[in-house]
Amino acid sequence: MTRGPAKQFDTDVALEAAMNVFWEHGYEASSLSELLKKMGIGKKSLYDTFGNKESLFLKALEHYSRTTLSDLRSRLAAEGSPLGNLKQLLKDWQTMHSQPGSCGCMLGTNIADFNTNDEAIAKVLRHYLQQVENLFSKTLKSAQAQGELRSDANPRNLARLLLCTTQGIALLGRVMDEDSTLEGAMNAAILLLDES
Amino acid sequence: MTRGPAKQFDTDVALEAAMNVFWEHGYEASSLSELLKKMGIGKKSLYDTFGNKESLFLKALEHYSRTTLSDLRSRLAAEGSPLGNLKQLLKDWQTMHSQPGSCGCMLGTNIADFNTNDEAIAKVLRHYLQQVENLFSKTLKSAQAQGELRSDANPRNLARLLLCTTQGIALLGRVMDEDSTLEGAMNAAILLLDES
DNA sequence: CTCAACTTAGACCGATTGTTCAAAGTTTAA
DNA sequence: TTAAACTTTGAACAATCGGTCTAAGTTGAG
Repeated sequence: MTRGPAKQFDTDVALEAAMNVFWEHGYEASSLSELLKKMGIGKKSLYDTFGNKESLFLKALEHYSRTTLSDLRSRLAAEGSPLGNLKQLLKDWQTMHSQPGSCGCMLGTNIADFNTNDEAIAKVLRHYLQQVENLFSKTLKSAQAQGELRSDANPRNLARLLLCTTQGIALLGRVMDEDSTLEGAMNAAILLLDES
Repeated sequence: MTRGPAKQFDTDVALEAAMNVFWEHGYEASSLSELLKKMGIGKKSLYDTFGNKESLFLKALEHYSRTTLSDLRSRLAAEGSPLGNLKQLLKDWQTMHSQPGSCGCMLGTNIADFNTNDEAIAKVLRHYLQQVENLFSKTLKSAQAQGELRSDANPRNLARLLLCTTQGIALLGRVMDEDSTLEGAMNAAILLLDES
């Protein structure tokens, strides 16, 4: 089949390393030299394997979206109370992004570097956000069906509120030094769910 | 006093132009050449007047923070119902960031490009966010004092929730194409205030 | 008028950007 | 063994980056 020697690096491992660089610094501020160092490969290998910087970023973004959504999905689908699962997820999200050195959500980190004109990337960003909204909404609907949520609550809009709030929390976690802001915000959000 | 000829440009106008560039693209993606073009001045003038790129950014950020906070302050202090003022502000915020070409909040656009280590900039970012939280909190406390909010509501945490939510909305406004997400999120937030 | 103090435009700087390419090395099918 | 197919390294590319500096121009105080 294939003739030459096998690649000396694992494509997935390299992609994950690239993802972390983009996650931390954003697209523009991520230089080729740092990417190469963290990925542990040579220039030619990068261009042969991933195309160029932008398509590498696109692949890294898709990887992030895929793994994060799959994680969210399994956590929200866990047995037990849907509302309880969701509340636990929100708490963990806040704790995670309150830690020093937190890089926020890779989406938020990179939205600024791409205007809506770059369709390929905007598409991935929109798809990810829509999926998160849908997951939240579905979970809230289940909760409502089980009587954990008032019948006059609006699961779709609550999901949208949670989406914006979690993105805001992830963003602010990059710069705030004390937890109280994020913790208070999340407590208010959870209280809202309890009262809805 | 001063000997030579006066500057041929207005410092404040140039700073505002620089602010808009940083607002749109973020720090790293804003090149000197674009800054100079939009500011309408020469290189030497920029370096003589503003120092270098980073200190220009710092000045632009402070300018943004100053004007935005002053605007928020006056809108929330308007006569009439405190809760009504706040709700109107939130509605306008959502409408504004739903428009195509919206650049979000200048804070959110630039948080990614600076790690917390850059103390001078992190300080401005934190101060701005704290002030917004305080403004929200103060308004909610007034509303509570006037009976517009339940006595068992927590104004400080509600303010924190609103802070994160508004930042999330501004961020998502850069990439979402249909208003429904942001509109729904804001409706849920306003409903929350009505029920608190 | 004179000259010091200021401004401006733009040439120039080394460093770094993302990207390409030539050369050499390695592996495996034939 | 041979040669094709693949890899890797790293030199080299033009372009652009942020930043400096010289030279010319302009102004106003003395």
